[in-house]
Amino acid sequence: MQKPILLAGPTASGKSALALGLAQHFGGAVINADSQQVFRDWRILSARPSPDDEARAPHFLYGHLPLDANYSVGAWLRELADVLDECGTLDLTPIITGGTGLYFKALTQGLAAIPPIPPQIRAQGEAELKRLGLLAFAAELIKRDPASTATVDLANPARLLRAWEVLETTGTGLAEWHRATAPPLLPLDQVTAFALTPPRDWLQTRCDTRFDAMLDAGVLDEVSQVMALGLDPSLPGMKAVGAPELIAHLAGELSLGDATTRAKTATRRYAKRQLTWARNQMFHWQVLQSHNPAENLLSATEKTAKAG
RNA sequence: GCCCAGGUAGCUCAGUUGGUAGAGCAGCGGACUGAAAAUCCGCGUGUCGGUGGUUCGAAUCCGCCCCUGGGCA
Repeated sequence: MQKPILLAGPTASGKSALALGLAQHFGGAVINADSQQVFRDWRILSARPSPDDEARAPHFLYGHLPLDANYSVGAWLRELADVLDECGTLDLTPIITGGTGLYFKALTQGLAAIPPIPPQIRAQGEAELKRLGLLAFAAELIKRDPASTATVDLANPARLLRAWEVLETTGTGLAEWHRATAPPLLPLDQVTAFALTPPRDWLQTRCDTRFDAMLDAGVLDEVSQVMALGLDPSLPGMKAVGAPELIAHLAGELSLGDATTRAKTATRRYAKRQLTWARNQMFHWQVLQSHNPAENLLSATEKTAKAG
């Protein structure tokens, strides 16, 4: 077993296939670092590895949660710690792959040990925000917690809400919690980290083709099964790229053509955000710009493994 | 062939009485320590179909030509 391999990249960049190749080559396990692939109900829509792929090497943290699970980076990190222990026991090289930049950041740079926020508090914050409006809500919070609001994007309701609920629940400001962040589970110097940044045109074609393939594979059935669950549309899992569009189509609000166009657009934008993240947050990773990096990746991994 | 209506950003279109053009969508750049496939911020990218003319000045007015719809033949 060698040190863990991290493989990040935008959607449809071919991460999963590469990860599987690495797992087979090194005798490793593929571990999910994607916020949507954890959900049981989204096998097709989230482009999760197929049962066939999963039979070729051990896979962890894929499709193990219901859509209404209360999940987060913190929950992922805790689960990951157990998986890494298990890999140690089984002598499997961990190959952590996915598209969620925040997960990798928390893994390699640490996450503040903020306790879970009770759902009532969160709901209360949302109600307050709605009642006061963004400006007044922000003004209130600035008075109560100037240190945190100084670093928070005041135009971003999600961030304001987070700062508010942490203060409300713990009595300590978000900035204070961040200052006290413990060392990361896997600092960058203890892993081999790759960021795939394929050419935009190539990636967009791949995204479009993959969405068409999802339709052929029966995403509409998958989506209608989820619709039958009657879940709250604001749940994270209900906002998976393509889900709102396909739901709107199945509800008779959009033609399939329009839904497809919109879903493809949403996918492109998601990929763009991921590339922005990689460019600005992962510049210290080994960046692979090729759209066919399999061989480079293997040789680079072996080289790094020997050096390390 | 004739008569209408159009030709302005990648797309759909707006542009008062002439003062070298602006919206939406798309796109691009960016932020981001517990909902992150989320959430939020910033940016107009243009031989105004072509060509002559009138004018200090034309996307706007005039002539001719080209293209696209529709109508009449």
